[in-house]
Formats: sequence, structure tokens, C-alpha cells
Amino acid sequence: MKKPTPATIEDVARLAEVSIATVSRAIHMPEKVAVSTRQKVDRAIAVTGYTANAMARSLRLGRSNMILAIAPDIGDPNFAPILIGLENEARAGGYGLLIGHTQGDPLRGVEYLKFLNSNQAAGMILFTGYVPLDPASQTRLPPMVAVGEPLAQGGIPFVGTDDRGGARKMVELLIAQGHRRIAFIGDSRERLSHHRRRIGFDEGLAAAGLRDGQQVLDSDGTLEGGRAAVERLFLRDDLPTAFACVNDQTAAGVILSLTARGYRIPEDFSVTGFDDIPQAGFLSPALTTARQPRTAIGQAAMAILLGLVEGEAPEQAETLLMPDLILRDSVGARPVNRRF
Amino acid sequence: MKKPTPATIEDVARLAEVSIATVSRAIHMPEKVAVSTRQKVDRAIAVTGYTANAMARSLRLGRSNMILAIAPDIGDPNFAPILIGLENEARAGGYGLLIGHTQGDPLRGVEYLKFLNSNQAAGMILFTGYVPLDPASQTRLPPMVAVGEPLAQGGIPFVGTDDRGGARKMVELLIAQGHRRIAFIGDSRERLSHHRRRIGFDEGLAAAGLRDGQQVLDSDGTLEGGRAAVERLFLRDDLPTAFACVNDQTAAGVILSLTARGYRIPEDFSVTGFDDIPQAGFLSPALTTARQPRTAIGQAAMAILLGLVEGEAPEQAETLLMPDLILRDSVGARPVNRRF
DNA sequence: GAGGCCAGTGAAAACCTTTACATTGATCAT
DNA sequence: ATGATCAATGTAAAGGTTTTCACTGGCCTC
Repeated sequence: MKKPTPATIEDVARLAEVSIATVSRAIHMPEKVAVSTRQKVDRAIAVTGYTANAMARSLRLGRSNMILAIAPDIGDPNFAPILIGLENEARAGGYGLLIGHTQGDPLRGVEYLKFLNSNQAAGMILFTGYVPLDPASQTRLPPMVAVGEPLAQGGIPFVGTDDRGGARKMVELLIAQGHRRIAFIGDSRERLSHHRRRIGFDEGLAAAGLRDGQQVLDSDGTLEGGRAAVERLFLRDDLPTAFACVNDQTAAGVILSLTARGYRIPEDFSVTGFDDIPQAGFLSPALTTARQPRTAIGQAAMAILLGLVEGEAPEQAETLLMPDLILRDSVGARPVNRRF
Repeated sequence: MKKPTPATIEDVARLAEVSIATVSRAIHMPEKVAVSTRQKVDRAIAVTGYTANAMARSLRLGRSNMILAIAPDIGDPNFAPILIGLENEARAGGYGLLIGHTQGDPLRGVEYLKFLNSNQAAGMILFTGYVPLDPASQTRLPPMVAVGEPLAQGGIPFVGTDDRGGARKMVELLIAQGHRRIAFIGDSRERLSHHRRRIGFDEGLAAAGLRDGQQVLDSDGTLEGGRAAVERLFLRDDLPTAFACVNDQTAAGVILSLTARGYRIPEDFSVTGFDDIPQAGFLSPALTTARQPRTAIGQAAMAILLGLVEGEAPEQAETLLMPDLILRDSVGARPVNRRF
């Protein structure tokens, strides 16, 4: 009872005693075929266990049902939940999700374009913050959506966290706790998302009339960078009471540095992060942070991309989802009597 | 200068003034074609920017260049590094990696089979520990390799951590630190990998002649399970000096429970984990654990699968990679004077 | 010098699907 | 009664590749 080769549409047609065209129609445009015929076809499909050969289908249609997602690092803790959102939405739309990672190497990005060139992917999700396109090749762009980090190139829809709004909410939380001098750790010209968090920080302080209470330190978004920033700050004389960090890694560095100097958090200083990476809850103290709505971001991005693939006009340039504040133990009231 | 449609093999043939058969041969069997012709073809390919249409190719060959990886949960911290290994190896072999997740739902697993049925995937990597095959359908199995959790069904190659060996090394570490009464937290009949860790634990103790110093508690591998196990243990009167946990989550639960009771780690008790999840280094104390060689596992699994896909006979049933012991702060010498 | 072999190449089939176009027979309006 | 319309179905082309088979001409062997 083995079937060495899977059933083709022709097998179904033969069994149902109709032509292959009718079988195809019974499947794709059921209303165009007589009820009795449809039933015969359905039965034949059930008997043969027929599944359309996706290759033949894609070849004929000139379009595949795969979406390619390219990330610089699929090990990034932010990546997995977004992936879930992408995958869920893709599957719901009948698409498969193909993944590639560039390990930060632009050349590797170009390598993946063969999937698009060879019609193996209908569209592309970009995590990289740049378009891996050979600028020389003048072939028209495939449908693309950027996630996480907006693209320098214009015209490509972006889905991500509302960095500005989230940072602002975070600052407001600190202000509500009585803090007046707050440092922002991790401004960056390179990463737009980080810069936007800085903007939100500014706005929050300005709205509370605390514009002169701010201190901004550049940092590269790593734990080490956070640590270094604190050290730099201690060289000056006026310390903040709270540190708003551009991301959780930076916050971890800040906490480590502060703890190493013998300070207690949140009694002596408050520290906030951004992202809510898996480790955030395991830091001591557990980190108060803004959780990116990652699964939702993935879902939204894929929905937009599938729309593009199927020919809809792109809606808005940016879709920003507001992060949730996760209140843990690293934020406390402003210390009333600073011992230092 | 826009190319609305990508170049086909025919465009190349026309430009090189040869037949399409010759072009195909020049690409796939260069030695069968005259040098001069080959050069003409190469030039034409360069000019047109030709890339073979993968759909047509797969259709003709009856085999795609995609590998499907199915995991119960792609958010699992263990998953990402394995994915990197899989992807690297797949790309090196000219294959793409397609991913799907079942969210623990066997039905969802079956859903992905359409990719195989429809020839969209040439083989399958299974993380689930079970085969998502409709037992009714008698179609022959596609090439498959299991990762992480061995499969109940026989005949499917498995690549994973040497759980037994790793657990044994871990026990030996504890014994070297002077521990004589050691508890294993997290035996399980359901998860073979967990059971194997238990076996390695037994072996290590037996080899040191400490067979009667062992205590084994069932636990489900969650943080909560670890916590509960400790509570159960405290109902008895003889406590171990060290806890060898089946995985890091369990160890986290044990640490939490012990800490909540006012004990210090590693002064009062030593605790070890297994896996080295990202949070492991952030627990306090930082967890000593066995790191799964995840990227290597992914790479090995994909290499075997690609061999299978291309018709090689499967080598060995199991490929086990030894984990590395990561020494952090949760293990110390056996307390000499127990205060309790 | 004739026959055989071989390298190099081309023509055409096959892979399986979708769909434009053609065909059939029935129904309807005149 | 006849022509037009329409629903239902079939025929065949197209999509791009790989590969079998056949053909050509040159070279070698005897």
C-alpha cells in the first residue's frame, strides 16, 4: 500500500473522471463548478491524499509562499518572540517563514538575496537596519518590511516599539517617584531606536519642567558600556538619583558598577532599563523596565508584508507599538537624605 | 535599465549563442563542455545576472533545497543557538532553513507536513521529541533528524548533548568538593534526556562508592518543580549537602527555596544546574552548570540531515556531544560543621 | 581508407500546475 | 424556431529547468 510518488492532480482527475482543469477549479474556484462534480473531486482528493505540488504551483504563479526574515543575530533575546509573531501570522496566511542571519556581515545579507532572485521568497523582513541590496543591481525592490530598527532608506514600512513614548513613560515614572536629577545612559547617533529613547527622555523631563535636571551620556548599549558610563559620571561631582538606561544590558552594567561601589539599589539610586530581556527579572535587584511588545510587533510586521506581497498599497510608513512598563525592584523613591 | 522579469536560462543561451542545454551543462557539469563555450556562457551569465529559478529547478528535480525545522517553542532559550548551528550548516550546503513551531500542539505539527508533502522541504529537523506523522498515512518517511530530545520511534538519527556524561562530570565535581550526600532533583520518565542525566548521576556516585549517599526526587523541570522538591526534602530529616538539578530552571527553584529558608549558597549548600540558559549567570549566586554545545549540535544535526537528503545511509543512531562544565559561584566545598 | 569511438552540442520531453480559450449543451428571449 | 447567452467542462499552452537521446564531426586504429 505504499505510494512511491505522491498523487498528482492528474491522478485525482482520472479517479474523479474529469479533466485536470476541473480539479484545479474545484479547488480554487469552487463556485465555478457543478456541485455534483465538486463532490466527485473532493472524494477523489480524499482517496488519493492529494496535495498540490507547491513547486509547480509557484512556478506557474511566479510567486512563492515563503517569506524570508533576515536578522543580524538570531541569538538575540529580542529576536525569538518577534519570530513567534512573524511565524504565527505567516502560517495563518498560508506562508512559510525562512530565516537567515548575517552575523553583522553585510556580505552575508546579499547572499540571501538569491532566495528572492530565484523566486523562492515572496518578501522579506529585515531586522538589520539596512537593506542588503547590491546598489549596483537595478532590479526592483521586493516587498520588504523593517522590524526593530528603522531603515535609512525611505519607502520601506517599519514596525517597532514606540521608543519615544516608552522612554517618556519611564521618565514619568521616575519623576512620580520624586526624582529630579535623572541621567540617561546610552545615547547613540548610530542606532535610531536608541536615539528615539533619548528624545522621549528629553520630552518627559521637559514636560515636568526639569530640563536642567538631565544628564545624557553616550554609551554603546552593552553591559560594559553601561559600566563605563557610570564610572565617567562619578568623576564629576553632581550625581543623579536615577539612571534611565537605553536598554537592559546597559542597565545591568550600571547596576553592577553601582553595586561594586557599595551602593544599594533602589535605596541609593533608581535604575531603569528598556526591552525586558529574559535576564531582566533575574538581576538583583530585579530590573524595572519597558517590555517591548515583541510578538505583536512580529505579527504586525508580517501582516503588513503579506499585504504588500499580495499587492496592497503600503499604509503608513511607521507602525509603533507602545511598550508596557514592567515594575520590579530597581526603582524606588528619591532618597531623602543622601549620605554622599 | 530596469529588468521587469529576471533573466532565464534562455536569455543566457541566446546571448551566448548556444542551446539552453549547454548552458545548464556549463553550470552543473562544466567538464562536459568545451572551454571556449564555457567562457561564453560564463560571460553571458555575468551580463544577464542570471540566477536559476529555484521553483523550476525543484519541480524538475523533485526535490527542494529547504529544510524544515519544527520546534515546540522557538522562544525556548535553548533553541536559538541550535538554530544558528542549523542555519550555518544549511547555508553552507546551499539549503535554506524553514521554521515552524507547534506550541506543544501535536496538531500543529501535522500542519507543517504540507511543506514536505508539497515538496517544499527536503527534510526535517525535529525538536519535539515526537514524530508529527499521521499514523494512518502510510507514505514513507522523509529524511529526519531529531535534536535535543530523542525520538520514541526508532530509526531516526538523534543529535544531542551527552546528558549522561555531563551529569556524571557534574557529580564528580561535587564529589571532588567533598560532598558525600547529594540529591538529584528532577528525575522524569517522560523526558528521556532528563532520565539520562539521572543515570549519569547514579554512575558518578556509584563509581565513587557513594551509592547510598544519593537521594532522587522527581520533578517536572520547572522552577516551581525545583522549589517544591526542596520543600518535600525538608520534610525528611536527612538533608544532602549538594543539589544536582536536572536543569537550570529547576536549580533556580532550588536556590530560591533555599535562600528563602535563610540558607546561604554555596556555604550551606551547593547547587548545580544543567543547560546553561542565559539567565544562569544572573542568578545569585551565579549558577554552576553544564553548558550544552548547542551551536555544534545544530551543525552536526544539519550535516547528518543533508547527508540523508542526498542519499547517504544514516551513520550512527545517536551523536552525543559532551557539555562543558561552567564553573560559577553556586558550588563550594562541603560545609564542615553543619549548623543544622 | 574505412569503421568505430568520443567529445561537444542541440532538440525535445518531463516535472505539475493554472488559466486563457474553445467547446458543448441547455435555457431564454424574441 | 432560431439566435443569443450562459454555465460547465475540456484542451492546450506556459512557466524554467534538467536530462535523455540523437546528431555531428574529428580522431584513432587497423
